[in-house]
Amino acid sequence: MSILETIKSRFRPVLSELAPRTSSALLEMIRPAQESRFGDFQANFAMPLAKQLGANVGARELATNILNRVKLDDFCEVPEVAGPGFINLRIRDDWLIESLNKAVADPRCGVQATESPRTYVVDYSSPNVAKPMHVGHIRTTVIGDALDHVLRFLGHRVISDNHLGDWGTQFGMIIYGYKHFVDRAAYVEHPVQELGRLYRLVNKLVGYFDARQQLPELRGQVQQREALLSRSQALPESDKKRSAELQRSQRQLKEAQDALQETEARVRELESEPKTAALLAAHPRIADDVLRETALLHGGDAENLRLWHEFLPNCRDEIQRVYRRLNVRFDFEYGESFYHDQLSVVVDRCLQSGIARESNGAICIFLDGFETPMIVRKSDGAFLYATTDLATIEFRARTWNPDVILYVVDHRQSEHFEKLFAAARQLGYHRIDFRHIKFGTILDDQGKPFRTRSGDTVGLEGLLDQAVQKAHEVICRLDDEKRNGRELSEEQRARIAEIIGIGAIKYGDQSQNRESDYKYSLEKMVALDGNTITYLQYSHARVGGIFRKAEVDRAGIRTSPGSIQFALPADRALAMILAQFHQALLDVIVDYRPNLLTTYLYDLAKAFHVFFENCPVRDAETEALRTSRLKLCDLTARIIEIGLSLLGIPVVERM
RNA sequence: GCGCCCAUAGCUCAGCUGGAUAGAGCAACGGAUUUCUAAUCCGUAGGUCGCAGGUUCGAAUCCUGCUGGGCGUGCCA
Repeated sequence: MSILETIKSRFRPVLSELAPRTSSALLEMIRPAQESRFGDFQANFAMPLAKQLGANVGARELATNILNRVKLDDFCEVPEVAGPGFINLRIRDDWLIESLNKAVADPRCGVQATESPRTYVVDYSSPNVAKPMHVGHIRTTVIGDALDHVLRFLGHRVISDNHLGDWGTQFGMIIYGYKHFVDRAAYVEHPVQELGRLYRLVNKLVGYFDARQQLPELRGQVQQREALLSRSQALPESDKKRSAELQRSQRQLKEAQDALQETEARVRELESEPKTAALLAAHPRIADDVLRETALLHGGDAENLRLWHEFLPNCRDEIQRVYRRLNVRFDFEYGESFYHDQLSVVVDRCLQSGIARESNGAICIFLDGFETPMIVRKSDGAFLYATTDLATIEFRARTWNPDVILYVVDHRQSEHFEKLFAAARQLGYHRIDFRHIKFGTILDDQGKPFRTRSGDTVGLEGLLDQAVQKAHEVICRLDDEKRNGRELSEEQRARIAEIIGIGAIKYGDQSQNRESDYKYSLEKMVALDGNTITYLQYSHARVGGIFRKAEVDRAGIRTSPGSIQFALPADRALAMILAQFHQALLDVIVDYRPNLLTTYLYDLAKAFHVFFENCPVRDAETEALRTSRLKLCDLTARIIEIGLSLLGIPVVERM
């Protein structure tokens, strides 16, 4: 049990007796101390509880009373009541030492598996297999993978399921492209590249017609905003809001003009390329034809189905290549196509149970609190992703009987998931705890969604390459600057750069609060200081250096006799953090926030560096102290290693 | 129009269901090195937590209004 859980378990009986209804909330008010002068932990429940119990109960008095009834002296120093009624707790050194001795000897560093495992389905990544993966897939993949690992490590049953987009319009595009533009030789030689080329080509042509169709609307918007601007200008000078209105109208007009210009430029650019222009002239109805190919595929057309079966394995291989590089694995990859024959069944079930009805030709589920319905069948008879999502819930419930389903998806889909979960509950899935694990957008340094200069999304692999290259530069520079000359071979440098580069992207992402947007900065992610992967890796590698210099076997030290001991404050400070690894992982899964793990690891690395400065290990004053410090070092490195592995990042032994 | 989210140091961000004097990192300035890898550590400076009210022993956190921004909004995913 974590230290915090131990403390809570002691207070629980007394608090449940005093306040049966609110005791669990009150227990949550026991937490690590905010400042070291307040001890190791603080309990803040006395003030609210005093208020709850009545006007004439003093919080300090109440705190003292409670302390008299709670047994803590086997692992805490005598508690203090401070200020208006804070209870300050300091863990006894002998108890802390004992729990660390156990952690040192434990392959899991003191983290026990839960006694009440739950079954989680984690739905994340979910790319369209016909398109190259892009920057938008980073967060879902990295966060989902980390949650998967943390839950598993804590002893829960986890099923990771990659809900691949393998049945949508993108395949209509590839099929259309294949039928009209395929280069046979290239296809035979490198099918994946050729299919990718076909996808991009058709997407470009369709994009042209989309853009041209948008032009009238964009022009209308500019006119509308010009009108708004002149209306603001017409406001009397005395109006307080005039300048604000004016500014806003001007900005909005500029935005509309920019959007129009961009689109016009794109249209002109495509028209000016002779080859493209010829294709555009030859395929004027390509947008509709692509949809028709898709509809044929869904309708069971033999030829399109055959092509789909031929293309799909290639597309999936391509995606798997990226996952291998990212070191991400799924238990299952039931894509959209897997649910194809269930969609009409789901719609029928919605109709029969009365939660859905026909409206304007579409089958809709109207839900309380929502203005617009969730549409499960379009008026043309086609199904939507809401339909697939319901079919997926039905399948997962039947197959795995999960307690929780996590959807690691962009926050912009919040409303969709609120509706989906509400509909699922109406269909009878009350028992499942559905959670939308939402995350923010990755922005460029201007604060705009991260895109290439030409407005396309940024490819994921290119981003990885860039990070690896940047990491390589940093590794080489630092190795060259070493006092005794370079230590790493070219192969080592390349291998380390791959781990640090990809680790930088993963760690950089997960050190952000998942709900907020963040600015992508490669410089910051591979920086050497601050809360970065390099700082963590360096801390880990330094432990290796200590053991090498001291000529001690790391595995051997774990089982060697001798206890942890605290000679200096830095010994104890490091030990205190080491003892809280379990709690850090528990905190992560309360609200599914990996950044709580990165914060913990960063705190650990900082405490280790303070320890490193102040506490000689190899030349410790006594043999016993040397052993103690070696054990603390080893445990530090192992917790960093496990912690990073839970974030999907391997460690390097030297750098 | 309606709905959801956001606003914290010059910059990038934490701040865990209300708790003690709001924290990191970067950038700035000042120190520490015959090293267990200085890729580090110590220190200084920097804030009206968007604005105005309210709730209470206590508010960055909860409520209301306002300002500024993002996103979503019936047949895309």
